[in-house]
Amino acid sequence: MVRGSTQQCDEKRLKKGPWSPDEDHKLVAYIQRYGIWNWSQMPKPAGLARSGKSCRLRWVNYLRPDIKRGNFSREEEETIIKLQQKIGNRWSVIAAKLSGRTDNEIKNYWHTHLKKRLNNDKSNRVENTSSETETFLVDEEASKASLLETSRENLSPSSSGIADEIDHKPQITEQQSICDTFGELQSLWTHSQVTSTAVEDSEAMFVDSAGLTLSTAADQVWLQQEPIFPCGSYSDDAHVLMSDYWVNLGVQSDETNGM
DNA sequence: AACAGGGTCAACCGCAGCTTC
DNA sequence: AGAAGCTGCGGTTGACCCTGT
Repeated sequence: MVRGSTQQCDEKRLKKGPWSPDEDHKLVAYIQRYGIWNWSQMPKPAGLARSGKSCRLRWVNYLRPDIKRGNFSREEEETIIKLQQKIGNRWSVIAAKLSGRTDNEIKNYWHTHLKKRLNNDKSNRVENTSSETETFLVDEEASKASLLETSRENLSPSSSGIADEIDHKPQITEQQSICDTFGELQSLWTHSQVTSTAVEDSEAMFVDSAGLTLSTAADQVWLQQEPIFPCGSYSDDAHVLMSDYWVNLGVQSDETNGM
């Protein structure tokens, strides 16, 4: 097999690090025109010196037009906490339940906000419990039982501790700046005509170098007024079914446990 | 004003599972 | 059948930003 030989040579020249607005425009314009057909082959005809993986990540986590930016709502936070407790760090499954949120965003939010809050809440409760019951919890078993009960309380989404401690300090400027930048990209989607010359320039290269014919289905998809997103991982039925499976599994186990 | 420390988040890395050849 | 490629996932990193001193 020699399929990977040229790819390995190319990888040495690939750019890494933050994406420039120009790169973003190239990727969006290319996907809008041709759809997503093969991440590893796409960068070259799109005029990008990036790995397919990098392009995919940029698209999925930042450029997709259906991405919701800004702060998480209380409902979203509760959903994340609830699902994380039920199914663990299955961020893609959790993301599937929160429309417009990416797994990376949820994962980051969990590590930077929610995890800390849960830990603080847990330690506060442990402190309270141990001071209140200090004289009674003499033997080790009783102590363990108490801790178990405390963590059970914390696992409950209706627990007042978690919800009440959610920090609502305003971050308007941050949110606005994100929205401003993202708005520029979003505006790309409102144009029915692709204006990027990069795509026009690379069109011939696409056909020549890759030796592929554009699928008519993909062409039609991207000629439609309303964007349709062929990256199926977020809308694809099988994926939704799988995420439902995990969530339902959690719900079922709750029911059997009488939660 | 300058620096240090902590927080945030975009991006990378490595791996696993599936598909293709 | 098995090697190689592709895709997606979760963990981790590092640059940037903010806040306190």
